Amino acid sequence: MKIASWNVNSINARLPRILEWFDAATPDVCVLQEIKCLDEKFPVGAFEDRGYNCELHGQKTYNGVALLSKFPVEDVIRGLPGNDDDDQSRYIEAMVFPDDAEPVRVGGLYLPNGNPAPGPKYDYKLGWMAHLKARAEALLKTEEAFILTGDYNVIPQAEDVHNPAAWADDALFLPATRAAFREIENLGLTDALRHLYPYDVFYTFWDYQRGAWQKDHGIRIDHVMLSPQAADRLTSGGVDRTTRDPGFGSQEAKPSDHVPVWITLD
DNA sequence: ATGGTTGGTAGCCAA
Repeated sequence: MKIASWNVNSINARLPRILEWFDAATPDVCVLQEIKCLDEKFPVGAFEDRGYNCELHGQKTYNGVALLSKFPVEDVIRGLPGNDDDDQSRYIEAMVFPDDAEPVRVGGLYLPNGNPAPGPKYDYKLGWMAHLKARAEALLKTEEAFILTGDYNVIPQAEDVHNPAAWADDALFLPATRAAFREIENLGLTDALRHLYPYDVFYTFWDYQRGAWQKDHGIRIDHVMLSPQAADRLTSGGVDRTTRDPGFGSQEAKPSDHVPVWITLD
């Protein structure tokens, strides 16, 4: 089964390109971030036509996440457990039941950006990461296969950014951010794409400004984190850079600044 | 050091 994550930066502004990618990549499960709309404004029909069940946790203007699955889902959770006073829609989770594999729990997340740092937005980011760590700890105790994937807004290491010095004071790369990410990883989760490609340089986001895409000045901030039971089933994975190209597929809409990441499990 | 680009919205804010 194929599981993907994509920060689409508005589902409605980008729908033709997104559908083009779905038709080509055919993920079984895909979590989306920054849908930037209320649930009733999400184009459910376009995805139902393609066989997806749509679970939504939308929000007006900002944020908003979705979990789309060709397989049945149960136990849908909207919002990060234990973070009940959070009014931003950044987390959705569900148990997925493939017809040809064991169930897997999928959490889709849009971790706060945190800039400017220091400041209240950065405090919110670190607090959110502490809640995510707690969720990972709780799920690990179940010994289930699970995946926590999405836009982490964390550059884990210097090799994950074109120019580390330029990002030294950014909330995505500050030592405290990277330490919080390592705390989650070191609970026993596998960074699937880094695991598959330990020595490659590859990015998942390029700023719209300064010709970052054309110069490949990117950062790796979209991650697929696997529980041990999920990591045992990992067979492949990748980053679909082509969706970032202005010439990709339908040109009725401009590209997202993020590209999809995906893995397969057996 | 600055500016540059998007989307959603009518708050120029968030990224």
